[in-house]
Amino acid sequence: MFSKACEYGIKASIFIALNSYQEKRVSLKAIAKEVASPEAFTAKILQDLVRHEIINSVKGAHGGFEIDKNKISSIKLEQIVYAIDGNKIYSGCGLGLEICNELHPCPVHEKFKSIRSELKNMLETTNLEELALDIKSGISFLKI
Amino acid sequence: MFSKACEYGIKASIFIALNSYQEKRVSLKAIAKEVASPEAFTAKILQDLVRHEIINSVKGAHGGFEIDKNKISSIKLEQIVYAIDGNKIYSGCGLGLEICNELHPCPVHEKFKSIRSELKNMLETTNLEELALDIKSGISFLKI
DNA sequence: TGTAAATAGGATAAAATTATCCGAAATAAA
DNA sequence: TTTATTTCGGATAATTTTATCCTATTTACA
Ligand code: FES
Ligand code: FES
Repeated sequence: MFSKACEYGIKASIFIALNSYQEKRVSLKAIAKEVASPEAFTAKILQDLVRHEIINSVKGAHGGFEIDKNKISSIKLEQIVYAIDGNKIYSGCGLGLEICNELHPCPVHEKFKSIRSELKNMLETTNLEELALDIKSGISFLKI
Repeated sequence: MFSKACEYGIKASIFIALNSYQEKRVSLKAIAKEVASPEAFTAKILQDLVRHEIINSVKGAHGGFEIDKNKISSIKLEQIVYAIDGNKIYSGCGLGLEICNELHPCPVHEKFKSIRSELKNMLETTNLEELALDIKSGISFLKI
C-alpha cells in the first residue's frame, strides 16, 4: 500500500512528535533505532520531510529533528504520504490506465474509487497528535 | 496498490473471459496488444494464472488462452490478486510491522483495518463476468 | 512427415526501490 | 580555536520488480 520510505517516514514523524511535546530534539540514530529502520535510508526520508517543512532539523552538536509543538495536531498523514510517495495513491488508476477518468474508466474504476477515497479521507483526517498520543499511552507500537 | 503484474493479470483475465463467451481462444500476442502490456512479461503472469487454474492454456497451433465459460461468473478478483501478489495486500501491516495484530497494533491499525477489509470485500465480491460485460458494452476500457 | 504457430520455461537485462558509505558543512562546548 | 557531534548531500551498492530473449515443447494442418 505505502512504500517502505513512506512507512519509515510516518513512524519517524510520530516519534519526533512524541518527543517534541517534551521539548526533546531527537537524533537520526535514536529515530532509526526506535522505528527499526535503516539509518542512512531514514536520513534521506527525513531530509525530504524537512524540505517539505513537515519537520525541522538542527545541524551540529545537540542537533536533531523536531516538530513545532503547535503544528503537531494540524499535520495530517496525507502531508507525509504526499511528501514521500506523491499523490499516486489516490489519483492513479487501480489498473494502471494512464489517467483515472470517469469518461474513460477501467473495469474496476467505480469500485476502486470508493476505496481510494476512503483511504484519502482517512489520511486527510488523521493527524500526528492522535497517533503520538496512542504511542504514549501504550495503545500502539512503532516496531516489531 | 496492486503490482504491475497484478494489473496486467486482471486485465488479461477480463479479455480472455470476454472471448471465451464466444468460444474464442486468444493468443498471448492478442492479449498483450489489447491490454497494452509487455508480451514476454505478460506470458509469465499468464503462466502463473494457469498454474493456479484460473485460466486454461492450449499449446501449439491454434492454441491460446481461455476460461471455462461456466466458471467465469464464479472467478473473483481476489483469486487473481492472490495468485499473483499473494495475500500481503490484506494481511500485511500498513506501517510494515512484522505482523498485523490487534494485540500489538501499529499507530494506524484501527483506521487502516477498515479500509483494508473493504478492499478485501470488494475483491471477494467482484467477479470476472461483470467486468467482462462492462467492457463488452463499452462502459469500461482495458487500455490507454 | 514436415512445417508453422503457439505456449513453457530458463537465463538474462533494465529499471525502480531500498539501502549503504563517505566527506562536507554546521554547531555546541571544551 | 579545536574537537566532537550531528545533519546534508552526492556517489554507489544491493535487492526487488519489471521486462526481454532464446530455446524447447506441443499441436494443427498441409
Ligand atoms: S480508471 Fe481505473 S480506477 Fe479510475
Ligand atoms: S498492525 Fe499495522 S495495520 Fe495492523
